[in-house]
Amino acid sequence: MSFASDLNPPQREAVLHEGGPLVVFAGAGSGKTRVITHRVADLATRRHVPPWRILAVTFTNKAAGEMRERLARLAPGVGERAWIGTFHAVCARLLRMNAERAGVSSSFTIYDDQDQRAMIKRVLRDLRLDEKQHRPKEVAHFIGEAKQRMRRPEDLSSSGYREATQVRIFEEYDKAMKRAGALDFGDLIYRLVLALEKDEAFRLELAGRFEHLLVDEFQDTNHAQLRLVRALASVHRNLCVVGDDDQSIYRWRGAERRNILDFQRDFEDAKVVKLEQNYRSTQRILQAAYAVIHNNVDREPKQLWTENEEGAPPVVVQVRDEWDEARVLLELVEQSQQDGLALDEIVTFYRTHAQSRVFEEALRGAGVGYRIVGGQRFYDRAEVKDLLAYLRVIDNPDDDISLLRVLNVPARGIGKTTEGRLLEAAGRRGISVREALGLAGPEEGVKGKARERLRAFGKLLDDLTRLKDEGVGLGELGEAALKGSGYGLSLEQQDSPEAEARLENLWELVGSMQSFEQAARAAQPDDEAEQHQEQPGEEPLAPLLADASLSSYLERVSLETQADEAPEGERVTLMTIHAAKGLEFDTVLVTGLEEELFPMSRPGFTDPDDIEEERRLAYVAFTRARRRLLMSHARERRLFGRYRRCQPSRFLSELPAEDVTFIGWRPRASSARGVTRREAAYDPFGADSHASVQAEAQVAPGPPPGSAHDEVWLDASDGCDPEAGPQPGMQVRHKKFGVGQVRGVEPGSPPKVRVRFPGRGEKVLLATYLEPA
DNA sequence: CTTAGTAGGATTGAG
DNA sequence: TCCTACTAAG
Repeated sequence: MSFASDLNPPQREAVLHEGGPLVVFAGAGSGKTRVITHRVADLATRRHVPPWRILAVTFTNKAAGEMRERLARLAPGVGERAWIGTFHAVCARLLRMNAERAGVSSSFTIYDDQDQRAMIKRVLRDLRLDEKQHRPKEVAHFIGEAKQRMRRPEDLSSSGYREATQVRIFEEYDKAMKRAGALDFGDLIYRLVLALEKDEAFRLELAGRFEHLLVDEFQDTNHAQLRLVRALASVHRNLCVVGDDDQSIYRWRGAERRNILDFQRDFEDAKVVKLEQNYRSTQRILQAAYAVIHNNVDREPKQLWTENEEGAPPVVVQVRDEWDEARVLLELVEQSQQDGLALDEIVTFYRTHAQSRVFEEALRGAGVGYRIVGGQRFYDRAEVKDLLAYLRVIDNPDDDISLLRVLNVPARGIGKTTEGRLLEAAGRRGISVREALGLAGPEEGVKGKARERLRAFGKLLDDLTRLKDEGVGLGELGEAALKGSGYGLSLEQQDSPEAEARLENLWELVGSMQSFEQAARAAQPDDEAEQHQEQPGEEPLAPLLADASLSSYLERVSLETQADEAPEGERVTLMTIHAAKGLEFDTVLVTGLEEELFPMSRPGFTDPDDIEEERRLAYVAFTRARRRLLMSHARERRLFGRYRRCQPSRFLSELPAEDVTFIGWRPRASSARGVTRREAAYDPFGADSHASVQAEAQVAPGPPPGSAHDEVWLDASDGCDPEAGPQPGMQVRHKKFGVGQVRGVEPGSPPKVRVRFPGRGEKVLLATYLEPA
């Protein structure tokens, strides 16, 4: 069986690549997921690699789920057995399996950012440090960054009071986490890498198990993740990484674009494959996207091309303010409905969440359905976290942070004072808070009613724990926690719409526990069907699928973000651009293209690296569009309560002016391109700022005035090799026709090329190579 | 212990 | 302007 038949040549090359390091630069819409899934399918079937020896790592649960789903269709049985999961899920599982060697508790609880902050505050209090001086937020950042960079406390310089104190907090925090049997997200990777790098035998054993390693979105990996990948691939060296440096938009979160750019330096014999054919967008959309991203200096040279139709020119609209901008969306919706386009094919992107409100209000006012992706996440809601905290304490009695969270939720008369005394009792005896519930006595000042209440709370937890040990179903356990804790009753009694909504959320959570249990039971692969031979004496790794236990459920919940709600029905989508990666829509409206907002920058200060990341963000936004791309910018906009004048985004003047429709404004014509063009002047209220100005190709950015009519200009900064000459897909410029794409090449000197110019069809011209000025 | 009142802050956000 | 997080009064 072959999985390579319906692939294009570079895709096939990546899928069939035999072994050794491989880096695939996969442009937007070039069939990246396809390559990974086909490669896994090919490994498991044609090359008979046992699925459990294949490790495929992604960043989001959604991506992992999609991969498994697509695999199910390609090669049944493989997806369930292969190790497919997020970095965090894979590490969590490996840590639990090897808890002793990694020096962590095998029943650790995973703390999210909020829990982590609570723990830091507690440490701060223990160390008698002032929260104003050492802000928990900053400390969390310090610790997180250290772990991302694989720096232990002892590796950090502690010159100066501030740093020395931070390191000290870091140490104490880690100790406190250990006592609580808890790991934060950073720990999941950091602890495993520490163990792998320290314990040679452990590394050889684990790396020996994974014959093939695949990593998706490699441009988003941080340093710790790179070290992990290096360690896990160190035995077989069959490492395939896939990504796109142009779509790296998480630098602020630790993503190191260099990981993919320097892959060949890291792995000297690495093979490089570039997927440049785009199957998603029209030519004009790709052209616009390229014109912008091309201004980035530091990127792997590549250019998307497509066999899709030329399409309509992208549209740029200037509006008065954000309300006017919302009107653009309404008009777009109205027009699309007339054209019979489904509402869920329209998306509005913005740079910050704050921009969504106006769109929401406008859509609600017009009676148009919408959904917002991102924003408040289900598992982040206070009531959901409360109920989960109960379950976590049941699962892990050492989890003090979760216990303290619900100590007085619902209110049961245990206040600050009692809590303080309880903590002291636990600290003095060196026991967990849970244990201290029953033991705290008069010596800590806990007596009378307070003592009663603590004991009663302890009994509640014990009862729930017993229930769990008796093996009742997850749904039943959730219900018992909801009712037994009195939380349900307390919400009912509040009798407010908010409380009602909260109660509803909690029942939804209980429902999710039930369905998790059912799904987990159904998903366990039956070992009867095991079709692969295993090496004698070696256990196959258990599949990375959850069982129906409470621990599994909690782990899944901790590692899951917004339940990717199905796009139910006819609704316009609103989201930040960051949330848009990997998605596609027929029609895309990118809003707020104004200096300081997008690109986001502080007034008067622009870090070139920041601007390049913003430009990648614009690139991601544009390449989401299949057929129609619209952009808007406002002349003024309310920010933090006051109206401010806005300058059009520099990205707008980087667009190919001859192939864009400008309404209400057009960027000042600029003969420069590339680096110089980036600095081109902005003309917010240009000479021709009347409505509906159809763009004319006044000045095509292009070759110097001297070039002839039958010549096109190849761009060296595209990264094309002068020796190699023109290649199909490459972008060229013509004095009069503007930017076009090479469709065919006829060798010669100079070579002749067939070039497609949007709106002007194909021409055969001479290819001239010019050094960039 | 709850509730109201206010000071401060404000990109982007996976797991 | 709006939201979160903490403080002071009920």
